Amino acid sequence: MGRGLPVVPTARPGIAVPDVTDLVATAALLADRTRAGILALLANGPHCVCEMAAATGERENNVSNHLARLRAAGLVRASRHGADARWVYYERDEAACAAALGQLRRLLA
Amino acid sequence: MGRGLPVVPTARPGIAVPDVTDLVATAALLADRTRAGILALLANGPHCVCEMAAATGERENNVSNHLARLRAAGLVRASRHGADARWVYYERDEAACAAALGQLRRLLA
DNA sequence: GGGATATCTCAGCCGCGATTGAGACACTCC
DNA sequence: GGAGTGTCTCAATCGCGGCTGAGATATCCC
Repeated sequence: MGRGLPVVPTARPGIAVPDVTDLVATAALLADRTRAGILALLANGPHCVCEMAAATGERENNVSNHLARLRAAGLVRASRHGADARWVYYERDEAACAAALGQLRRLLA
Repeated sequence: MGRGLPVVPTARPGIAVPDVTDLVATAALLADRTRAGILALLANGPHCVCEMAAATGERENNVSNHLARLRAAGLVRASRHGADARWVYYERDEAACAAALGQLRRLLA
């Protein structure tokens, strides 16, 4: 019962909010249909831009835009195809994805 | 080696994107500084609106707005204080938070 | 080299969502 | 009942971010 609600709420000063800026940034990356679909696709292995554009039903330049943001965040890596270097293949950085999940887990525990 | 990149990318048809609508919705809830701060505060136990408004530096009606969205998503519960029913205390629904984390884990694996 | 294909970049438009402001509602104390 | 306090609701504004369109870059094939 000592664990119950306080009698006077304002008697509890100095409640600090932890820094959530990086957590919010990673959540914002996932809060988009196209980007989330891209990450889901890349869970099965690497794909090129045109494949993901066809799978998501989005334009290739749009998918490339979202991939640039994911790459800037370090969640995906890009590499050109060996046989035909016109195709750029993307793959997930599993360590970075695990770190992103760790941030979210620290909040939702 | 057989696990490498395909020789012809377009030879891989029928790549489907799983449904990410609910995942995106929960990520959008966390992709806001105020809402993330609220959830972080509630990790330490229940708080009333004015406490969280003071801690986050936001207006009380704004905090109430965000709490309404979190409540609509089922992540938090509201209950009035026993001694002074003017204060509305919010607490996290741990089961719902765990479910939300599960959605994100399913993507970031 | 020239054409074709895959990808990238960037300015501009446009819609969604966060914040604000005013007001209404719920509750307590006198 | 009336004043004061905590919370909620909602219309209006405004800024951020996604989509589009056009052009640039990189690579392959003839």
